[in-house]
Amino acid sequence: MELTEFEQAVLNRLKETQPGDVLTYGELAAEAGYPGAARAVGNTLRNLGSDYPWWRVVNSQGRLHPHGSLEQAKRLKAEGVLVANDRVTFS
DNA sequence: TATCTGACGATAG
DNA sequence: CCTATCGCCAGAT
Repeated sequence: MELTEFEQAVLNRLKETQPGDVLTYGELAAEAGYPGAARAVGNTLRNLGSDYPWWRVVNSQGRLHPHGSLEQAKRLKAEGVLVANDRVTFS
């Protein structure tokens, strides 16, 4: 399975995330070189599966995604990120 | 080439 | 705080 340029760009940026980091889909898209492609980023993360730190990506409001929010909250907390009621608490 | 899809975002009600 | 819409983008059919 070959990754498209877009997917590689997203992946490349995602790999640089550190434990405790939290970025939004929009930011990831922009930092990957595809501003405005937040939605496409979400699709990409889903397609990539769970082989990458997808849990460090949340929506613009710090809300966890409507699928594995429990799993995501669990992983975030494990990295020291404050999470309350499916929401990341920014300091 | 035409449409549909969705781990998004911003706005309006 | 919630749902409804519209605009956006890349991928899949």
